[in-house]
Amino acid sequence: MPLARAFYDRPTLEVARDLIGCRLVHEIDGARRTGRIVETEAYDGPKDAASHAHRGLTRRNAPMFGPPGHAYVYLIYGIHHCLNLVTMEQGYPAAVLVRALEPEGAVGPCHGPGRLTRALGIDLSHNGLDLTGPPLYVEPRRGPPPSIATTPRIGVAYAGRWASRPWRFVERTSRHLSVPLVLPARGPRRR
DNA sequence: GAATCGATGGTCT
DNA sequence: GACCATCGATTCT
Repeated sequence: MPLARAFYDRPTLEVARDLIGCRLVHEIDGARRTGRIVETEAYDGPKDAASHAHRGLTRRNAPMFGPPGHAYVYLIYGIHHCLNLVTMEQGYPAAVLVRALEPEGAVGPCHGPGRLTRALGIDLSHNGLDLTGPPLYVEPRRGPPPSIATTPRIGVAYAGRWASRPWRFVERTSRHLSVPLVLPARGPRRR
């Protein structure tokens, strides 16, 4: 059962954290392509210099300003699509970028925002879609809460002090992250 | 293994 | 005309 709009109508950092361990589902051609979300990033509000919304409302970023529980999909570097899930009330621009999944079934590699959209078959035609039902939605996590680590966001060095905010959330134990977690050195390396 | 680099197109100034 | 919330191949050590 898809997560309801109320899930997305909350502070962006909470949504980004709570999405870890949930299942992203895309129903396409009668099939289900799914993966467990293991990495997200929060882009929160007009003041966040790393956010597409930082320079105000444009045609591209309009979904970020819309109601929660919708998709914001954009094309990056002319090649890759990135999927965001819009959070917070209408008028407040915010979204969570889905950066990596643990692929399920026959789904291809999902360790990166461009890879996961390709694996699930998500493109610009999904921009603005309502996420509270098929074809694109998120299922709640089952089982125990995952152990989560935070890091600065990837690829936003231009954003000054906003770049260092720990707004990237990853499942600590996942081997499907876009960028591996670097843990503090602790004794000799094994294997 | 690390570093570098080209691809490729929509969006905004 | 410049700029990317990236990826994969290639070229180094």
